[in-house]
Amino acid sequence: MRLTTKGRYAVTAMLDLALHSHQGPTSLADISKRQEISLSYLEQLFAKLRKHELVSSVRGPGGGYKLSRESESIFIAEIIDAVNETIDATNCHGAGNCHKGDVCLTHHLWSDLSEQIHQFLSGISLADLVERNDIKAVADRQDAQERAQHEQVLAVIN
Amino acid sequence: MRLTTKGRYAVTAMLDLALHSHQGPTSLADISKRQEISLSYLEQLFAKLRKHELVSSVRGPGGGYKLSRESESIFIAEIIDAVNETIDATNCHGAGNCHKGDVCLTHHLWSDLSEQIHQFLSGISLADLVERNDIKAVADRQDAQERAQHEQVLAVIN
DNA sequence: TATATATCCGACTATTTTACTCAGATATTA
DNA sequence: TAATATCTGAGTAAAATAGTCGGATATATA
Repeated sequence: MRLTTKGRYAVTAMLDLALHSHQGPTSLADISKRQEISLSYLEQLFAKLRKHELVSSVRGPGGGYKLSRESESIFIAEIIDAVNETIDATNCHGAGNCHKGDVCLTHHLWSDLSEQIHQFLSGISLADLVERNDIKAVADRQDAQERAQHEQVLAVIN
Repeated sequence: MRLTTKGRYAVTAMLDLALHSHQGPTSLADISKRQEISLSYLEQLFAKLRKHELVSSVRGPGGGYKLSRESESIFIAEIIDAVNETIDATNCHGAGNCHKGDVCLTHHLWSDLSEQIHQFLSGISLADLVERNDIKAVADRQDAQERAQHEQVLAVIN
């Protein structure tokens, strides 16, 4: 099982999308700036998210990505599944042939753990995260930073 | 967060130790044969397990490793912690400085997930696993295989 | 219709981690 | 003293991660 930057980036980007969903499609360039994730890397991740029909794209100026469903019915487990192969903790990916063609000594333990993690992460939707106060606070801070940067750019130009 | 072969090997080896604890210290060579884990790799893992005082060693012939505590008070989370750095799912390892010196958008989610996994894995002791019927069945099968192999060796010698 | 903006796509690469191997030192029992 | 084991450190192949780079394609707008 893996939970690395890749899965975290994907969830972060999807949450950023959910937070800004009211203002039309969001470009990866915007997400890249706000969340400090390389644009090219985001493109790779969104190719996978699009294949799994979690987002849809609008090409051209003013375009970007939007959630392909309402945020209430997009669950964290789906996002991680889309970019990482799986959140399965067993070595045999559930096949049960991990030791000489049969289950290994600890197969059932990892199987239980996988179930536990999967239940936890598929019980949380993007909408749930958007509603959380601790996350709202972080989002507000990030938006304020973005506006401040924008004003600085304007000041330099004028 | 990672849960790969390394952590699984460590738990499997510790469980093997618990299952054979009544017959004195168990050599890594025995575990290597039963669980099909490379001896040299086991040596590396047990160096860490020993540093974390989960096992103690007896050198010389007839020696091997034994649990340094009773199996009731050795928990799976400890074993994984000992060989993997951590089972923390956050990028900042709990420090809260994952985004421009502050917490990132999804910090609290990963923090909650880590807590969830940690609670699950520290609620399970080696003794719990030894008592599980599905695991007993696997252990019995492995012991039977070992005896059969042993008899084959004897037959070849004689 | 030109231009800028954005998604799309594939190939390539540096770094890190995993999962080992190997050589040998050290301790202990018989 | 010989065999058995733990110990230790260094090295290494393969895989995954975390990107970069160059360019093609679609589309809104001036």
